[in-house]
Amino acid sequence: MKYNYSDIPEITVRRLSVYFHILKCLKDNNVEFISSKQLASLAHTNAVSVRKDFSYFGEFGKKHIGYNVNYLMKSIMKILNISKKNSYIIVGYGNLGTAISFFPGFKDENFFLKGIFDIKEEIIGKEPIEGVKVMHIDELNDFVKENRIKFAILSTPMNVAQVVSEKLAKAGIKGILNMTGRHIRVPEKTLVFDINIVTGLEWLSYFISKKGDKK
Amino acid sequence: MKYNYSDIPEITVRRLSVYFHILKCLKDNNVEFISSKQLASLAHTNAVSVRKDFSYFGEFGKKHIGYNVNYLMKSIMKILNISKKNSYIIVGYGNLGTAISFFPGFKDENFFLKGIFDIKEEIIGKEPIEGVKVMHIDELNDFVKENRIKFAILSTPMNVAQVVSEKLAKAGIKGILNMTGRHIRVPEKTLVFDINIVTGLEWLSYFISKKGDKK
DNA sequence: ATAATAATGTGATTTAAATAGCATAAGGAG
DNA sequence: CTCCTTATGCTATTTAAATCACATTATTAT
Repeated sequence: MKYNYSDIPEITVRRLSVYFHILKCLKDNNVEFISSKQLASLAHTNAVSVRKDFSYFGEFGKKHIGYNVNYLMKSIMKILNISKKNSYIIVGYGNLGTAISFFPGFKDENFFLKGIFDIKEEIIGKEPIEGVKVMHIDELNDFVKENRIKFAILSTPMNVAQVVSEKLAKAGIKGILNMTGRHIRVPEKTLVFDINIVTGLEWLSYFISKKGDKK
Repeated sequence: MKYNYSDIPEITVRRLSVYFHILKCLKDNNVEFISSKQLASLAHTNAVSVRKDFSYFGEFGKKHIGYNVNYLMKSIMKILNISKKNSYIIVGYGNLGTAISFFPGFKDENFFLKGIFDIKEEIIGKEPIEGVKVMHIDELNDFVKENRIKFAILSTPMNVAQVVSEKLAKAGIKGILNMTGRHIRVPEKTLVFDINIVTGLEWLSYFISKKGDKK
């Protein structure tokens, strides 16, 4: 069946990402085929949901067999628009920025780090990753425009999160992955995805306290 | 109205966390009162949704006035069960573990770091944070049991994520915040919250590519 | 060759979440 | 003091998501 973009639930897109990371793991373990049932069990959902999620985008499975891991991964990459190379920058190169710059997993998904920005004079000009230099934030605007950078990972201290995100929006960044833990406001044209580490513990805390309560 | 735990949507709990972090920011800016409408606008949702979310847990607002920021924060902390001190450990002390150990924001929410675990001999015994030592992973089981640690943040390399998470579950950890980017399987009694940094870029990539498509 | 089995994909149905609409209350204006 | 405005919280309705039920098909067993 043919769906419009707007028919596709956002939660389906989020789940695609979960499936994808599970598939990566399966591929590393040389698994060739997987059924919706097995995938559902790994993703803590159910088989129908898995099949429905894929069905928004096409038919990727074979009856009686299930899904070819490799083909399904490629299909998800197309859907998420990560089958071609994408460039990103890291803004704020403290502990968190450093950790992200060395995090494996970006490259397999065609995200390539193109620049690092900070204001600490002692690190500017260094090249912590081969081919990627630390630049002063004043150079951000020109760099983003010249290199047509779409994505920025924001890992500055909280107190400057807002001003820096405004600079990013102004420079033409399309999507900000906000790791600062501080809520930021940017013009609507700039998308923001928030990752707040503390939120994880809050969520665990709630559900652990509620376990055992009557269902 | 009175609700059962099971009547409360999980997404409401997630949003509580979002509201809470916005409220923290408002408090820093000395805002005393906020309406559901204003809060909704900051949280990218709508006023009815905000009020409904709170209504599952009680009545926190005043008609014509809105919500007292301080009181609402305290109420959310009670709901999330973070109004009393909680202990957590970090397992895997590379770049990411280090970044997390210095991340501000845990303490305000009563999460206190009690121990760090790794296997690299050269860092074991060190005390990167005052009062918090790096221990060998072989000491994890006893430490968790003796100190009744509920939460662990997993920041090891991907290839050991599975074995280490099994150790955590066995030691009696109630909730794992999995930052490894690798999917882990643990017994049902142990809760897992996954934070995968790459997922953020995938999500942004999808929605940026779909912008402009017919709605 | 035929039957049994295991899987996908999808229209129909059910359930859950979001939204609308309204009663109510607090405060301020006249 | 009464009316108007603003905002909460709750019930009713609508919309969206999850699940059910089944037709279909590929593979294996007899």
